[in-house]
Amino acid sequence: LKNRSAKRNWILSAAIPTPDGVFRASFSEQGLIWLGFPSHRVFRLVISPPGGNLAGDLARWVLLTQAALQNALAGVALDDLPPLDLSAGTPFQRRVWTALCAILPGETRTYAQLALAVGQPQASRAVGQACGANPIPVLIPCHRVVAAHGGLGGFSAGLKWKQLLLAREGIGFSYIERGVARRWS
DNA sequence: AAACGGCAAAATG
DNA sequence: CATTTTGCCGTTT
Repeated sequence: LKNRSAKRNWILSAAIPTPDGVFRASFSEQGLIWLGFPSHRVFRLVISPPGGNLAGDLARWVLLTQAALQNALAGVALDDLPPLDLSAGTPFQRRVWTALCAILPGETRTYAQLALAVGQPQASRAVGQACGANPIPVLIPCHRVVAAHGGLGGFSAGLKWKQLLLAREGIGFSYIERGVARRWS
């Protein structure tokens, strides 16, 4: 999420170790507000001290996030998630993100199908934009949205992540040649 | 008001 | 087949 309004509400940024690297999870008072792929950037851990009884919630949310992330990276369906704070999104974006959560592991939709699902059949391109703005990738499975002609489509964090995540769910794409990956299973 | 995308279908070679 | 053109729509600047 490029917008800084989401960051303003952060109270904790936590490291989430996984077999695929250390992800970063940021939490607001409402729950998980942002999830980032492993990178070399340096992060400060505590943004501001949690007040009230929030500390207990945060500790639980971090563990829930870690468990969910490991399941997702293994291509397994998610049982329970921490509360998700999607308040930074526009109404349209939130409709898209909600619709994404209905796509199960091993399934895919095209951007056009998702546009239809949110009641804007012509907005396939805007859907792609909303997918790119997904603040909680992997857990909100924007990687399961692919191009209508059989290609991978795009992915903000880089297509190799999209390819990997889909592969873990049994969906194979060939290496990316000339920008168009071919689906082989 | 204009430009910009994780798009898609049609047209073109 | 591959590449280009045209239409679309929410968001950003």
